Amino acid sequence: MDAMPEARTLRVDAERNRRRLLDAALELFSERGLDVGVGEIAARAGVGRGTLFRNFASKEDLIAAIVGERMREAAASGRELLDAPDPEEALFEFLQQMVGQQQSDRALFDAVHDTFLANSEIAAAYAELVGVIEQLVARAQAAGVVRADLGALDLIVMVKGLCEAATALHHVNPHIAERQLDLVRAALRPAAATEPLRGRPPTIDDFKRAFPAPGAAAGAAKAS
Amino acid sequence: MDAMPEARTLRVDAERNRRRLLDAALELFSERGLDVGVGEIAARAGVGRGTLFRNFASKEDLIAAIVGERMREAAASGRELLDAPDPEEALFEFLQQMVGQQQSDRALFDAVHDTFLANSEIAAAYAELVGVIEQLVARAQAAGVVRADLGALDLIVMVKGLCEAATALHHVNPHIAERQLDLVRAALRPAAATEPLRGRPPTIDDFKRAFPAPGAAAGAAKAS
DNA sequence: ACCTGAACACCGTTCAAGT
DNA sequence: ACCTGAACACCGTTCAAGT
Repeated sequence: MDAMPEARTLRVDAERNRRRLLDAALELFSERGLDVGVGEIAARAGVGRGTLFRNFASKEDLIAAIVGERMREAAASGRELLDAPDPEEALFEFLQQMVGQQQSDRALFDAVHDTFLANSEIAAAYAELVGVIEQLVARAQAAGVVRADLGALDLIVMVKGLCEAATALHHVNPHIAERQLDLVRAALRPAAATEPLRGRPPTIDDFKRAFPAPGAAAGAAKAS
Repeated sequence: MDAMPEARTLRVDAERNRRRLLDAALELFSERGLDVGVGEIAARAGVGRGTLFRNFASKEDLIAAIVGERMREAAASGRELLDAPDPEEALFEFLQQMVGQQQSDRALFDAVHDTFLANSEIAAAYAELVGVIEQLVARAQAAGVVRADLGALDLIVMVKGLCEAATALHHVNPHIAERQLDLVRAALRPAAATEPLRGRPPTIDDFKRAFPAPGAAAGAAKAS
């Protein structure tokens, strides 16, 4: 397999523009939230507005591309922790990292559980991340330091929620995320499991059904 | 104190329009989220677009008015539970109610911790609600069923986050909010408090400083 | 092929004219 | 006093014209 085909003539410029747009957008979103205009993003990237829409079908797609990148980075960082000696510390170290990341890119992640899981790029990156967390949880459960009836997605729901609510207060009470993580830790301790959790653990299929990809409707496809 | 002054001539119509706008907006927001247009809201209320802006300075203020109403209702419902015999059940019954309400008005509450606490009407309603929760928590702590180092706002942050994250999955996994509340309960149990929570509990002042009211800037007021 | 910026459509907000 | 809807400003998206 002869790897990458030779670089196409002008494609290198296009690729550089795409990169610049992603970087400019991340900067502006982090500074001032998701409602910065596309014109300003294009300006900071040093390109015209049309170029933004040549690279990304919509502003929402631009955001999805950034979120997807961050998720793949998080999954990579979690995989490294699978080699750490202490399964309990490994799990909570990873959670702490996720919280930290979401605090710095708050506006970006706010939208993830809302609408963006419908985006196929994000959905794939998310499944990868969930897989890593499942392994971290399973390892901690095997070591007997986390209650056995907890699903990885139970934990994700907790932490995702905690991030959104705690981040707003971070700059006036910087230890609030740590407190919340301490409470999560207390919740997961086997000694605290005096009664089983109600219902069943959420699954990745739950998420897929909650955020169906557009155009993937079930039933007979009617010609239109 | 001779109560309400006699009703002004046409004000009764204005008041009715205001009510209709609030009801129409709540309906539409619940059905389709916060990005329904003001034109459509005014149309469902049976008034012109201008009337909406005569009653509310902006779309954001309209949302704030609705959120404020719901918070006052929640506070009233929590006060009733202060008379319930079992302090532990009273606290978690109240949390369950809050989760249920936020699930039906999801879009509305999403914005609360973000920007709307800067609105003075919401801030007042919020302080009232926090006061009730503080009493419910204190009662449960006095009975020894909740760890002593927990602040009321620790709990609010947890539950607020849990709601946002769990609501999206509710229609595919209806027990997910209950599972999350079970985890909260496990986190609060004195037996799970094997180590103290890091940092200090969040305070109402933290919230006020995190969401300063516009125009309430500190320092000398320069004439402009 | 890719880039650009003028033009379009849409939505929150204002305001002159009505009653 | 209050209501209305046309007009304005703003922002995401498209597209004809450039290189």
